[in-house]
Amino acid sequence: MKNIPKPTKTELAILNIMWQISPATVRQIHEEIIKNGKTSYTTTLKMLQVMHQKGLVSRNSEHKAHIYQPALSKKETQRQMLEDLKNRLFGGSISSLVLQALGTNETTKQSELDEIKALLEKVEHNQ
Amino acid sequence: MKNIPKPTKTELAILNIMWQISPATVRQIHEEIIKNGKTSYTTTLKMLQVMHQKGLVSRNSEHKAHIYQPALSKKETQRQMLEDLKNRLFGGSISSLVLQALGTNETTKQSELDEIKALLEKVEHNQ
DNA sequence: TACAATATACGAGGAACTTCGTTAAACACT
DNA sequence: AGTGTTTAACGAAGTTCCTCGTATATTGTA
Repeated sequence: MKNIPKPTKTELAILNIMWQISPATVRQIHEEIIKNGKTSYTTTLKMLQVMHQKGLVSRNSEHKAHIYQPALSKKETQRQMLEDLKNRLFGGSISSLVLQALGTNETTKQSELDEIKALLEKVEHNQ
Repeated sequence: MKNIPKPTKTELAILNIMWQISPATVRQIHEEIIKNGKTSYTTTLKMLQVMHQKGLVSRNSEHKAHIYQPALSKKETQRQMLEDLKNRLFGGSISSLVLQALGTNETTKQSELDEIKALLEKVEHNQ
């Protein structure tokens, strides 16, 4: 069982693309990347090689062009990074984090508010 | 108006201590740091010098031992880092972040749940 | 005044991160 | 087969981050 490290800033940007279009080749991922900013193809390639080395992505090398995929789902990554931020900046308190998040509020869709309220109810009844 | 960068992992650990005991000298901060792990005094000193350079902390150099203080409150830093995470991993959606945070739930105090609900109501009526 | 203690400043070194150029292999087409 | 294209692999260089040792200044005190 290997320990997958937290993705860096650049790695996270790549993962965000991969969650949309993977499984994908380096070429396909790179095409997405260069839509917002210049980067060499070999830079993207190297990033993916390093990420594979770290266990952040898996790959299929059967064909000439390897096929890459994130090792963790977006949801799982969100969970881990939220957990990390909670521990490092919110004294381990999820509610403190949520309060701060809701306080920093721009308009939120009513449907989303309802979703949050529903989840709150559920949480409330489960304890 | 200077741009204060996001604190790194180690810088954040130091800020967490400073939000508790500042204004404080390097010595005082260092005493707290070594309660969980060895570090040289000069390492702590250097970190604070760099953080001062970056604008993360301010200092009063009137006395021999400088007095340091965080430039931003904990609340403001929480706001900024939550904003950052929201943009980099939640597609800019606060509600998506909150839903994920509440889903990853360990027990939350009823009083905190009430607080969250109250804030939700307030948000709801303000739009 | 001289010595010890305590502080700052500074730079070097190593690790992690990111970028890119070069090389070599695989493949596609004439 | 020969040429051009696409790909992977690799290493080097630049940057940031973190740690620490050394040098220097200030303070207190015997």
